[in-house]
Amino acid sequence: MAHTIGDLSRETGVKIPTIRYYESIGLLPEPPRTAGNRRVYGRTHLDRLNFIRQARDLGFSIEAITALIQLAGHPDQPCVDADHIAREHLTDVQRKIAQLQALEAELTHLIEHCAHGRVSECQILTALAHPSAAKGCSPECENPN
Amino acid sequence: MAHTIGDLSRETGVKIPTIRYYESIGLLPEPPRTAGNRRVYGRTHLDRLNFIRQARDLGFSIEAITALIQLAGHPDQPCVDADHIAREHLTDVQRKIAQLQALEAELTHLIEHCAHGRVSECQILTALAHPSAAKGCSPECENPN
DNA sequence: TCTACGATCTCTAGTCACTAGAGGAGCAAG
DNA sequence: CTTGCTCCTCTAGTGACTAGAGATCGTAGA
Repeated sequence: MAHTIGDLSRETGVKIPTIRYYESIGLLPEPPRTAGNRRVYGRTHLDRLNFIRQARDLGFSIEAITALIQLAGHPDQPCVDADHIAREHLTDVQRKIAQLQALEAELTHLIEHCAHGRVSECQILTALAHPSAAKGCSPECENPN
Repeated sequence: MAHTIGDLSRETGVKIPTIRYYESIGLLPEPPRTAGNRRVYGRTHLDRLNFIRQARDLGFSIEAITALIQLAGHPDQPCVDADHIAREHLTDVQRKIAQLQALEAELTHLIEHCAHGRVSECQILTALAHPSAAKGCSPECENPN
């Protein structure tokens, strides 16, 4: 029933310093201590930490998790807010995906045009030096010679 | 020909504190100063900063950019290294995309199962509380009643 | 020439979510 | 009693900036 911080760490996969960090920012409640000043955790701490871990794995910010925990503490209220938080996060994730995909396309383009010659002719470096060249191809691009 | 830090900022779109920051970490060379201690930039600074900005926009780390600048300073050497840096970055980007897409799927799943009832029945919160439930559907999931 | 105002200067500290390390103390087994 | 592991607190570091304080510079108008 009672866990040391090491137990909690093993059971949740959250590192010990991280557990202490969560406590320091108020995300995990302060547990009681032994006579020797060691933290003693119970079932509620374990559950809470699993919740946090799960949400972090899904990329929720600490701020969002704080809000979700608040919500979970009021079981009688409607869960619109939880839905809202999750949707906002999803939108964020989708925006990041779109950005990264654009980036992927540009990088691929850059790499494909590297002729593996000398630095002075390197398309990667020249594209970086001249912003306009990187975004799209000029007419000569498809047929550079 | 000579630019103030403000000019440089406007021309490159890099904020003034960021320019000073780049100087402080050695990414942008220290410019000469006026009698009144103001920085005076020339063409080379402008080019360098444009290069940095472009590379940052493409998500290259400062470390990678430092390496790319090093390379650009040796025009006679083969550009294999530049190619390598770009490819590594591309791999990074692709891995991030894959991670985010997995995350997107999970979030979508979570949100779709929110019945908009009360917090106590909220699938989003219960999924977060019980890690196993979030990853995939148990048999009852498709037909919960 | 004086003055007002914007631009710039340095320096420190804050952001996010941890991570690393120092230096010390508790605790169980041999 | 000692060894070795776990745990304690505290500070500082990560990346790439960003924000703010308080001082100084430079210039345009009165």
